[in-house]
Amino acid sequence: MLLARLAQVSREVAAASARSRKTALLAELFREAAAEDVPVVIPYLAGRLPQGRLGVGWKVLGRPVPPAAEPSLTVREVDARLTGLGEVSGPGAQAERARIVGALLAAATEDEQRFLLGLLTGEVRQGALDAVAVEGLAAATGAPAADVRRAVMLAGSLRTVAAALLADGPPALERFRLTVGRPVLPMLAHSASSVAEAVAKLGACAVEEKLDGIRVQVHRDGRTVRIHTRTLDDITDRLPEVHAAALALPGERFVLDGEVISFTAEGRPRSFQETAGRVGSRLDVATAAAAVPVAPVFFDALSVGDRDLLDLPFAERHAELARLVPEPMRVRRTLVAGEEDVPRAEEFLARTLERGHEGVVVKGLDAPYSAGRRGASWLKVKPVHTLDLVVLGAEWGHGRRTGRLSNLHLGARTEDGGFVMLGKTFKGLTDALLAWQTERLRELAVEEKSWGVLVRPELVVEIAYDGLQRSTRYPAGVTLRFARVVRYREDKRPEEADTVATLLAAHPQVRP
DNA sequence: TTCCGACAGTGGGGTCGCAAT
DNA sequence: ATTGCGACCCCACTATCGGAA
Repeated sequence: MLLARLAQVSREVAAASARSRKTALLAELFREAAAEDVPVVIPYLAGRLPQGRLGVGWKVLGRPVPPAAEPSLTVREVDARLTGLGEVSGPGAQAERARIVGALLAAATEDEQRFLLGLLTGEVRQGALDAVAVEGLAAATGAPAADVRRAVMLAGSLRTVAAALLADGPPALERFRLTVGRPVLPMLAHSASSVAEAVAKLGACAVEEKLDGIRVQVHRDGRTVRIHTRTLDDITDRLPEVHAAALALPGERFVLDGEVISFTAEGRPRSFQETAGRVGSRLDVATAAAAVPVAPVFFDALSVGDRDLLDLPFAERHAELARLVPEPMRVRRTLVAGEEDVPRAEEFLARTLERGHEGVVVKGLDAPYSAGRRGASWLKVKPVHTLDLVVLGAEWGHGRRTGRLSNLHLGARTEDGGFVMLGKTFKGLTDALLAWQTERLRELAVEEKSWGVLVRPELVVEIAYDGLQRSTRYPAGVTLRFARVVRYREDKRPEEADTVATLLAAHPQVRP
C-alpha cells in the first residue's frame, strides 16, 4: 500500500468532525490493507510509529525539503527506513538522522510530508488516535468495539491485537487475557474538588493516600520480576529495591499496581523531582540508589496465583492484596461507609497532607479494575492553591489555537516594585477568553517577538496551582506546579498582585 | 431533550542521557 | 566541560461527539 493513501485518509479524517465518520474512514482503509501492511498501517492511522519515538524532533524536521511530484513510497518501505533511523547512534548521529529524514521527505509528496512530519513529532492532529482506531478496527472486522478495546488494554498494544484480529477474526480476541509478565494499561483516576464530593458520588469507598512518585506495575512469575511504568516501559533494571521487594513477598505469581517513591531516613517522602530523577537514572543505578533509595507502595492486585482479579470488585482485589503484601508496603487507607463518614475522611486527608503526601484517592469498593481507562470510580482529591499574578507576556498558540495568544508568562511582584517570571500556563482558557486575551494583550504589547508578545505588566490573573517546586530556569529559584487560569481579575491592579515573599512563605518546605 | 463519559488537543516543568560544541 | 535536544516522568483543562438517562 502506498503511503499516499494513508496521507489522504488522514486528511479526510482530520476534515471530518463526526467521530462516526472518522471511524468509517479508518475502517475502510483497514479492510483494504494487506496482511503484511497491517502492523504498519494500523499504528500510522492511530497517529503513532510502531517503533515509538525515534530521536528526531523539530531541530531535524524543521528544515523544509522540496516535495516529490508523484507518490512512490510504500508504507513498508517507509517503515523500514524509519526502523533504520531508530538504530542510528554514536558520533555523527545527528547528521545521519538528518540525512535519512531528508531523503525520506524528498521522496514524499507534499501531502505525504505533512503526514510523516505529524507521525515523527507525534502530532498528527487528525482528531483520532488509539480510541478511534479501535472503533475503526472493530467496524472493519465485525468484532464488538468493547471487546476490541478490552483486548487492546490487556495486550497493551493496538498493533498486536489488530494483526491477530485481521488474520483470525473476532475469535482471536479470546487470546488476549491478563498474563503475568505482560503489562496491561493501568487504570487512571478522575479529579474531585473535595472528599465530600467524591464520597457523595461513590457511596461506600476506600480513601487512600496519594503518593507523589512514579506509577509501577510489578509482575512476578517464579524468580522472574518485571517492572513497568504507566506507559508500559520496562524499568526493571533501574529499581533493584523493588525487584528485591517483589521476590521477598510470599507469592510465586502475581501482578501488583502501586507507586514507587523515595523516603528520607525520617520517613518523609522526598519531592517528586528527587524520586523522578532517581527512577530516571539508568547508567549508574547503584550510586543513584545509595543516594536516593526508593520503595514500592502497592494499592491494587490485578492477578494472584492463577486468578485474574480484574473483574472482581475493588474490595475483593484489596483483600487479595492484603493477604500477599504486608501493611508497610501498602498505601494507608480508611474505609468509608457513606456520607456520615465524611468528617473522618477529611481528617484522614489532613493527616496524609501532614505526612507530606499529595492528597488522597477515593475509590468505590464495588468497581472492577478498568484497565487503560479513567474509571469513574477512582477520584483524586488534592489541595489547590491560588495566587493573583501579573501577565508579563504571551506566546502564539498552535493547532486550533493558531492566531490566538495562548501561553501566558506569569509574574509575581518583588519588594522593589518589579516583577519576576514564575512560569507559564495555557490551561483553563475557554475560546471566548482566548479571544479576549489576544485582543487585550495586543493592546498592552510593548514588544513583538516571533513567538509572541511582551506586555506592560497590567493584567492581573488568578492562577490555581498544585504546589511549588525548585527551578533553575526561573529567577526566583522556584516555579508553580500545574499552573492554570481561574479567571482574570480586572478589579485588581498589578500593585495588588501576590509577591514572591508571600509565595515562599506559603510553602515553607520548598526553598529556592 | 438534556446530561455526561470518553477523547483529542494544547501545551506546562523537571531530569536524564546523548551528541554537538 | 558545557549546552541543546529529545524522551519520558508527572499533569489540568476545554471542546466535541454520541450514547445514556
